[in-house]
Amino acid sequence: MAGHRSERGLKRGELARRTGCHLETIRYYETAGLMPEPARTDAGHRIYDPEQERRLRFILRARELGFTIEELKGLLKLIDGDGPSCGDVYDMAEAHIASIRSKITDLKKLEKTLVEISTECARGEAPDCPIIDALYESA
Amino acid sequence: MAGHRSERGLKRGELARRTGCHLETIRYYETAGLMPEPARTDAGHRIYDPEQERRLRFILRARELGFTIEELKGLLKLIDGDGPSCGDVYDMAEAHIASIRSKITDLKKLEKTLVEISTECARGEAPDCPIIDALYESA
DNA sequence: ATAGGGCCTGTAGTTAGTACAGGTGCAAGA
DNA sequence: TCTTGCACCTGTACTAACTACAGGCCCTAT
Repeated sequence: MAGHRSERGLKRGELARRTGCHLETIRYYETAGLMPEPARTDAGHRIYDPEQERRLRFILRARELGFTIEELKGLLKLIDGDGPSCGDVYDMAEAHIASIRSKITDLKKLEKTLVEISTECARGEAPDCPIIDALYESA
Repeated sequence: MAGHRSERGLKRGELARRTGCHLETIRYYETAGLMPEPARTDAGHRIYDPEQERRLRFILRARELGFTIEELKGLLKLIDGDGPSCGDVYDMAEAHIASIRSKITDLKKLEKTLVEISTECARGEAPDCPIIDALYESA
């Protein structure tokens, strides 16, 4: 009769399905120190409570917004009560915005260049391809 | 008297400096099959001729434009005379432009979100940080 | 003669996961 | 009751595109 005293909570696969993340990603976040070690059933299966699901969603959202695992450790320390202030979080967000803007700028330049060289391409069988030629010219 | 019959060409370090790429990257491109095995001095040092420098610049430029190593293999096959036609190169470039455009779109959304949440941040010492709060809400 | 630097090799580390092999337990169908 | 199949467990290897490092060799300058 021991072993199933109403083990409430989600197993790893259920949590993965609910949050839309890959099964193994959850275990990865655990070893990376972002997710706490969860409770286990008698069989050793991980059991997650709603607070842990909330935390995982937070992590996934921050990753979506481009924060690195290392940055997330900082954010989570703040959440967990010790560590940096809100000002530090703000600074991280600002730095992040700056790097996103520079990525956008670079990608736009890149797009322009690619469009220029590809419109010159006659889409033919010519042995000298204008795209190839363009790539030979330095940026 | 053997060993220095005017070994013309660049050594690996010189080529790296001239092209602005990392020393080890050149060796990496060699093992990856993008750069040919270069000539060697009697001491076994790699010696690059201008054609090889040209090829390296081509590779670096294409990488800058976001082509993957695998895509580069296709481009280089074309250059080397066998393989796909100019039309294939055009298709690769077009696919590339599409993926760049979608990256730009995503980054813009992301920037907007981050700006929104960070402007709400009072940059204070408040225990509940609006950025953290915003991250807890799903996208 | 020796100290420094550049080069050589093979291998391991990086980021953020994903995939896989081999094993255990649980629950339902035949 | 058996058994089949799935979900889960673990550790490890793989991905992209490099970068870094350890341990040696050789060349040049002092």
